[in-house]
Amino acid sequence: MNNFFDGEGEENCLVCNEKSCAAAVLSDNQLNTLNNNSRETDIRKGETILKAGALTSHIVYLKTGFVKEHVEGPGQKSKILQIIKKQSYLGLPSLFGARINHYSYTALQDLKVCFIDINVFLEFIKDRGSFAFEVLSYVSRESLNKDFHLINQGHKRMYGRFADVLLYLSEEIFGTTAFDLLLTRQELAELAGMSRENTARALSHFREEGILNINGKNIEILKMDLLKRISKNG
DNA sequence: CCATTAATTTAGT
DNA sequence: ACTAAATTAATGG
Repeated sequence: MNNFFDGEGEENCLVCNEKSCAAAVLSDNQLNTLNNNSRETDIRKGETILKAGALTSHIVYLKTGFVKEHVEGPGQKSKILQIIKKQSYLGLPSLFGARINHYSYTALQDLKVCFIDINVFLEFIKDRGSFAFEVLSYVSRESLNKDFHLINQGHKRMYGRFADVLLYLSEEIFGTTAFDLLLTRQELAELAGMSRENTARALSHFREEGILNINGKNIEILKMDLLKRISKNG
């Protein structure tokens, strides 16, 4: 209980075995600085980690688990921009811009994150080229990838869009042809940019065609070649 | 602590 | 929009 007031935990950045590519290039000295200016926390499924519109005081490192990056549209409407895998940073798109977060990040399962003081993060970027290089390459890769998906979504019809989302989840997020959706049907719709009804329709259509095997939240892609063809033809 | 029921959320049409 | 099913919270022993 000695740690209750000063918040000192057992975690230490120097011996962290879930380090980011960027943190891996830091010196022991810098890792110490990181350790003194960051804090690991458990986040529960459904909790919002960063909220769009709030002040950016921290950059968040996703140590384990999956997170959705989303924006709240007008009314109940929400748009999921991407799913983020472990060992990446949340909030980087807002690192330089204004003082506010542009996107919200919500946990799709129980997971661990580290809150890092944004000023310390910025110091590392200024002081260490290789750290900045890792961060920059991550940010630009993400940005291009997001654009790519949004552009595709813009000029494809329902089944093409939905095929895209399935391929995205399978190839880029989970890396397998069978996976447990961490998303509800509603969220799947928000990711695909279609209505909940059309999402359900597309799911059952693909199942009838023998392209998918659906068992609750578990989805297995049976005919990958056909799915790719549908994606390609829009 | 476990079991039952009530309430909220999710899925499918 | 509506109904059924499932998941989560509350209650009582």
